[in-house]
Amino acid sequence: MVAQPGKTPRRAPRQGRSKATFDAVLDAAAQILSHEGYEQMTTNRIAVRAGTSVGSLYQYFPNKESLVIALRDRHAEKMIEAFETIVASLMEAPLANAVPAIAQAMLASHNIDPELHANLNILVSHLGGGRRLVDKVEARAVVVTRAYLEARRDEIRPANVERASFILVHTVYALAQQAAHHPQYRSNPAFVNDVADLVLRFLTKDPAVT
Amino acid sequence: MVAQPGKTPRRAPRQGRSKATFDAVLDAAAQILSHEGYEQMTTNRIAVRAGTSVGSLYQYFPNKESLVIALRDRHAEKMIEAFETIVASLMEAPLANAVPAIAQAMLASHNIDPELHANLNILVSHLGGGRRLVDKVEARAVVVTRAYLEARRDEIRPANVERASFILVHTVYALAQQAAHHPQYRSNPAFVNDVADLVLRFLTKDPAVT
Amino acid sequence: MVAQPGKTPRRAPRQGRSKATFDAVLDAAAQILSHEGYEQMTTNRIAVRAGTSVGSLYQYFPNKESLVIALRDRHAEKMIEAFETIVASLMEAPLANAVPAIAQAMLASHNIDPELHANLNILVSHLGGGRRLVDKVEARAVVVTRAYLEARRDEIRPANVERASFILVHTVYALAQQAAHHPQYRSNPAFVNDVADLVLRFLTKDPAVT
Amino acid sequence: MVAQPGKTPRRAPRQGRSKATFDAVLDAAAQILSHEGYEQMTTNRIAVRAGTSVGSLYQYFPNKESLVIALRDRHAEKMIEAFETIVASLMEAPLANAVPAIAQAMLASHNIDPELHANLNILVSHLGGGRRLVDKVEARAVVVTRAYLEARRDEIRPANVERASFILVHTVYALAQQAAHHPQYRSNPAFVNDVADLVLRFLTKDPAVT
DNA sequence: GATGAATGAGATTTCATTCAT
DNA sequence: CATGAATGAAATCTCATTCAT
Repeated sequence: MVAQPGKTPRRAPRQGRSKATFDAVLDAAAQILSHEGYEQMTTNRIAVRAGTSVGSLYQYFPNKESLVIALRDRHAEKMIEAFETIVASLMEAPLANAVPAIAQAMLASHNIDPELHANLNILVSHLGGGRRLVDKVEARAVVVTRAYLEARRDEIRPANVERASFILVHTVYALAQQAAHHPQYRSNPAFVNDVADLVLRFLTKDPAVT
Repeated sequence: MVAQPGKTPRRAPRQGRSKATFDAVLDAAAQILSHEGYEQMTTNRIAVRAGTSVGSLYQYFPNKESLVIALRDRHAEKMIEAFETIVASLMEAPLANAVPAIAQAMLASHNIDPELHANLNILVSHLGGGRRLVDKVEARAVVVTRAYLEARRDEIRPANVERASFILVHTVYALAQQAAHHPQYRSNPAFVNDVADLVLRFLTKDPAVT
Repeated sequence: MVAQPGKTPRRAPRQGRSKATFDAVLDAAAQILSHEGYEQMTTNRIAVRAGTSVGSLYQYFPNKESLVIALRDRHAEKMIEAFETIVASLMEAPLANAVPAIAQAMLASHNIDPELHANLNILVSHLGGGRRLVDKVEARAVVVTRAYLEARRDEIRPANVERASFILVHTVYALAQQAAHHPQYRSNPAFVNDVADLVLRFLTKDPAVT
Repeated sequence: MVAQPGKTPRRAPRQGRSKATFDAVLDAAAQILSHEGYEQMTTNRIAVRAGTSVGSLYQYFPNKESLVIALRDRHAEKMIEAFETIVASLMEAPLANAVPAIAQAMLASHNIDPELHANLNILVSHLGGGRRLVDKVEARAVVVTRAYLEARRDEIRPANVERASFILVHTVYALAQQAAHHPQYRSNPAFVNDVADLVLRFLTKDPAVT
């Protein structure tokens, strides 16, 4: 695996001080990006916040863009992992139990760092080879969801499972993000309930629920 | 409503040449922002693209930020107007007809300039007084939707109309935006159908649909 | 008298509206220069303050420099005129009466617009052909003073009348300017007295004064 | 003494390279200001003249204004130091010896860089918190002078020592500045003599001089 | 390696001046 | 003549990136 010059981290340091600095830089960047916006995210400020120097920053990232991409990838990885773990654990559960649990999980995952999430979303569209954060996270979520629905194909109403997965993932995702911005819905059980209803009623053949 | 100095356009150009320049600048900015991203949107390039000079640009906008805000407002106005017109015309229609029509309208409205929309969305969160584009457009959409649902309160299932409106608006909005980015769903009648289904099944008491 | 292009007013308008605008521009410039400093004195602001348009301003002054020079000249003219009138009226008076009266007059003349005076002083040194305001006003004052002292050559102590004039004029001038900036000495009779003393004791052979 | 943000140098450079750059910038600014005037003193030219880059300049000075203020302060410090050294060395000397020496010193100190001095004088009046160079240097000189005169209170004529100090300092200061601009008086012993006479005759009870 | 001073291209913004209306 | 929109050169300032220490 040869590092393509320019877009990827110079190296992915695995151990000790190197790893610590690498992460510190990424953390600092995440913090500034989410709390103060992209305009404020200068390499010098990142270094200071990370407790290092610009020079060291450039030891790990060949340029600013690569840093943003690394940030996106780390964030995406976190979210994907969380989502896949939940879904895996619910693979055998029936729809009526699995759906609210997944919805809940996705809502929770957005409370972590919604601002960072939002900022990363756009930023990378014109930076990192056109692939946005949503693309990465949601594409993966669609795959996982689709697998789950395929396994239940005859329990569910929609004929086109792929399209249904796409719709549901993006719906829940968007609502999670919005909820994160609206205090009255953040961590509101009734809201989670409604979201689960929305999904279940779309999926089930005979929605005599609630 | 007092104009905060520094954030609003310098003057409201009323006649001929002025108005033309003002609009040309906004158009140029929109164009560059959506096709080339924020990093490329420099005041000089905007002026050149608009067929004017930087000086003229600064005659109408005290700084770059105010320009971005004006862009957001103009775009929001357009979308809101479109949405409200549709809903108004459907105020008397029954759910089963109104919902698909509205969904269709929202999807259509996003095909106009999805990149501009996406870029504006983030940009303004750390710039213009913290109000994002979504906030403006969707808040208005929620109000309109809620009014419509209130009028049909006993036809619909959800008890909390406010929350239902919030959920539906953001769902359709998000799906519209995503569809704009996915060729296979953009202008796809089956997709529109599914979205309408999603909404209708959530709203209706006895979904004897399909 | 052909106008040299570039440094002199386009024309010295003698009558009616022209003269009024010309003066309004100069007044506005003086006002801004003395209250807000040179950096703030832009041609546009001058025009607005004067109640005209930049276009009209450029009808009377070929460029900004010529405006500053006109300002200096008008101010110098005013001061010189005041000074010469006083001295002329005291030509026959004895030293002990004339000196305090002149000192008083010079002090008074500086209370008119000390900030404008101070600002003009430097400004023009690199602008208007190197001649500063001081040069103009004080050079003239030296001439007048010298004439007065020559007429009393045998009443006074200093042998070199030219040098004495130079010293006295600049001394009184400087003290006037300083007094304008120090509330405790502005319009303070004891201060005027001391200044008169300073001059008289320098001039008189047998200073049995006070 | 809290550093007001925006008006003070960014950092106090202590070692080697930093200090050298810092000084080089100030020297370059002084040079341009005195020889070519404020209009020519652009940050880029300063940097070039200093043999650095604009970037470095802005590493030490947050903006142009702070640079001008630093310039004023350094210049004022130099003059004050020179003046106080002279006066201290003459503290015990009798009036008739001290006064000419001091006058001579002040005249000399103005020959160093009269243009810089003159330009700084005005410039800072509207820039650096309203305190002009004169204010700083002369205020200090008045204090020192007053202390000297207080010690000789019964040798001297004027009752109000404070006012006398004010008058004398400003007189000599102004004459020094003027002399710097008039070749025929610059470094002219007769001129120095006259200035000393002026001061002595004002101070002494029985001026049986010359 | 780590550091942070130095670099300079380039971004934002101002303002004297012109000229179509 | 008056107006003020338009112009664009030039000024101030920022920040990604390099490199001597």
